[in-house]
Amino acid sequence: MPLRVYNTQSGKKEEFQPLVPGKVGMYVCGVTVYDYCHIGHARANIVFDIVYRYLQYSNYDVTYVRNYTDVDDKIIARANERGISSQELAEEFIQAFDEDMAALGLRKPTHEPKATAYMEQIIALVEQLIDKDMAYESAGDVYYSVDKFPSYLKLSKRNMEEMLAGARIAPGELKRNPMDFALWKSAKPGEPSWESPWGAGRPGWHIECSAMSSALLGTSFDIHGGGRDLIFPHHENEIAQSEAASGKPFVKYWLHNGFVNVDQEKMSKSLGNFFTIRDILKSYDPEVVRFFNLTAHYRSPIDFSDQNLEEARIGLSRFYEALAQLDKALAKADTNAESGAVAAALAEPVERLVQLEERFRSAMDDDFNTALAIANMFDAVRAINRILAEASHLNGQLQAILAKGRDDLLKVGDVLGLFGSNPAAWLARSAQEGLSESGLSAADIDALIVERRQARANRDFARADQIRDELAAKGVLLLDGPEGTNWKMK
RNA sequence: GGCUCCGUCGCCAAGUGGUAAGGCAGAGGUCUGCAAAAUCUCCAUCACCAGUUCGAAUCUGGUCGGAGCCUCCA
Repeated sequence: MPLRVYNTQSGKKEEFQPLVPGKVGMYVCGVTVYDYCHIGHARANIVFDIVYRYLQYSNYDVTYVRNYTDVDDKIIARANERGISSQELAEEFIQAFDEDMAALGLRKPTHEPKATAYMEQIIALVEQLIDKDMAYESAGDVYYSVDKFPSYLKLSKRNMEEMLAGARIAPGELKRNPMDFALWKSAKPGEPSWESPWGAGRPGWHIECSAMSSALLGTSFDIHGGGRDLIFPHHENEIAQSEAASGKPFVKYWLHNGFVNVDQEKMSKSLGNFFTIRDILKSYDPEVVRFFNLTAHYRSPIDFSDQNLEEARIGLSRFYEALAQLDKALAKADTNAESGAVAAALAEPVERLVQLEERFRSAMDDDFNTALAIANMFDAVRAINRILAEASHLNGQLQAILAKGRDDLLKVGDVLGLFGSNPAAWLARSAQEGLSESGLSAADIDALIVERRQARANRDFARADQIRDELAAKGVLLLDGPEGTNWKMK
């Protein structure tokens, strides 16, 4: 089945056919680097990380471009507040962004251009638009003339008259049409600026992306992504600029991710429900955050809450539990075991396991349906657990099936950026989370486990249960197994 | 007001014409000294109304409820 993607432009799922067979050019709007990134940025970047990974997994040669907007009103304002240069501020938050993305386990894009490094291309593009009479200079500013671009608003499906009703021109802006937007802004005193044919100034936001994408991907490319909120005006304006300049279609597929809400409300600084990536990683494992993001479709809104994150943690640990059990069983299995037929009772789980990768692919081919993909992966987990629980011994055949199933699960997990840790190590880490709040140390617990083992050996179950209850009251759960007793935090 | 979109089990969440995936929680069985984990079984007719259709959660119209965008924003 071919890959199908939902295109915001058409409002439909379309079969994905890149402009050049086997190659994909993809541009995603990055961040304006004036503050730490929040969990909404995390979602957008995780979503397109998955798109990137899945296209690579599907054997496309992908060129992925994600920019840094490092010149902007907000950067200037924040830099002035702190008494440092815009450039210093931008560099600080570029580094912070890189750290956050690395912590979340994102694959590095092919190119991460900074807008300020493309000033020449930006100016050339603005000149080109003026030459084509699509833009005009006005007192040192340059504006794009939306009336000259007949298909303006085709992406956001808005109506020009309606838009005009609510539009107004800010004081000092000399626009012909209130909807015209700035390609170049003349410099005010103390602002960073670049020389241009229209005097010293700096680029408008939209033109930066048009210039960087065409420089690195060409004037037409396959995928452009970003958050829903960027559809208008940012992406609409990119289309107007790029298509007017090149005379060619700009982007084939527009992909937009849904928003993150917090406890059912829009996240905003004023509501006080605003979380940066760094905040959240203090309480949650990065892989849990990623897993949580993938349990819903990328276009749907997701609700960030402790309960939902906790559910994600439990769900992810189910995978790691199964992988750890599987590793243990395979390590113990007799490598010289005879080959033989699989018992009829195990035919179904074996079949499920064998089909994992195919089912994963068919879910992902349907507009990157990670929620369905994960459901299919849970089926594989149940299959593994069931084989381990029901097979009296692992013959050569079953060992091969389980080993292959393990490899497949890790392989599809890697496409989603999951299961990168050693299962036993991940579980051990997860087990100890919250230990410090219990007031106990691992050594305390081990000592009690030893005492309890003795009690159990003496069939003093009252004392054994008392120890377990005491620990349970402090959030420590004892797990008796054939090889002794383990523990984990609730 | 305009434009997008949503309303599926207690909670999260797929499915968009062929008779409801998955996870969490819950009930019961197996295992266990007892538990936990694992496993097995059970647990929804898809906000409401009216249509189209052999057949609708899925299409059409309407009603109610909710969200986002229309200004910087992932």
